[in-house]
Amino acid sequence: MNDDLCEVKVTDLAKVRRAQEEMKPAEVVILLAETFRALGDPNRLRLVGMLAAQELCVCDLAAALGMSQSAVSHSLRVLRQLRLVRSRKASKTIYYRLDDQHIERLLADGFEHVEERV
Amino acid sequence: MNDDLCEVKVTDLAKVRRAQEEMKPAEVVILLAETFRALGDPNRLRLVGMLAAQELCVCDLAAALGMSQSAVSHSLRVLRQLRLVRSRKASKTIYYRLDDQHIERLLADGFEHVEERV
DNA sequence: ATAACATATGAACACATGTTCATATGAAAG
DNA sequence: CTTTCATATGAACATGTGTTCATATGTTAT
Repeated sequence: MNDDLCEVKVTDLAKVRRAQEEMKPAEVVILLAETFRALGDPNRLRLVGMLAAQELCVCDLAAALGMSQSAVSHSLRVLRQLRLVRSRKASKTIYYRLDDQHIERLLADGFEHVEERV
Repeated sequence: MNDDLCEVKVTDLAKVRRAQEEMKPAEVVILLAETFRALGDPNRLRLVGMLAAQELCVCDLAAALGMSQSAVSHSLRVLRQLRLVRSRKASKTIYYRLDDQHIERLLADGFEHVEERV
């Protein structure tokens, strides 16, 4: 009968409507999901974790994490495209750092949440 | 020569060492990565987004998001296992809500970061 | 110019992931 | 007890993802 309710029985239609209305626009939700997914890989998370402490170049990141240069570069591209990291070119080497403080807060909040479980 | 540096040339060994030492324990990093990955799916992110506003049962979530009951249930299991959501049983129906305020902050920070890009 | 270095990129492959479909569990109603 | 309802779960399948390998680009040094 009601297509956007997808033929599922509903206990409280008013609540459902309210929930739908409070939802952020699809574009924003998808972008945030992409951002979380980018942080959802252990290696990429270690990358941003290291960059939270100091600026580092690709080869030092690879060395510190025991990853190949290629893998690091691919990972950094994902983070760069989502504006999670910025790069600075100094002749041959390229230094990466976090893009802004939001990322640091996201990280800090996340670790706080996780470290709460002993 | 130095195995845990993985045979990659290093520009500043002291920096690399410092970066390695500041890194959180692997267990914590992996758990946080799993948490971010769980939030990295648009449907699961919409689920937690709705639960941030109010407690909802499975069928209402499915209706509001236009997802199948099965898909919602599978998604909720992932979120439950990572302690992102809690459930409360009321006879037949099961109500879900966010597990704690950390999740709300994570969400808020994330949206703030994303919505900054017009 | 040529070699060495730092990084980026594309293709390919193995592996993870999300949904669907069918079915199971458990609780209320008839 | 049988049916209906709310949710959970397992298998299967298509799609997405991260790494590796090979190679390209651009920069400094010889």
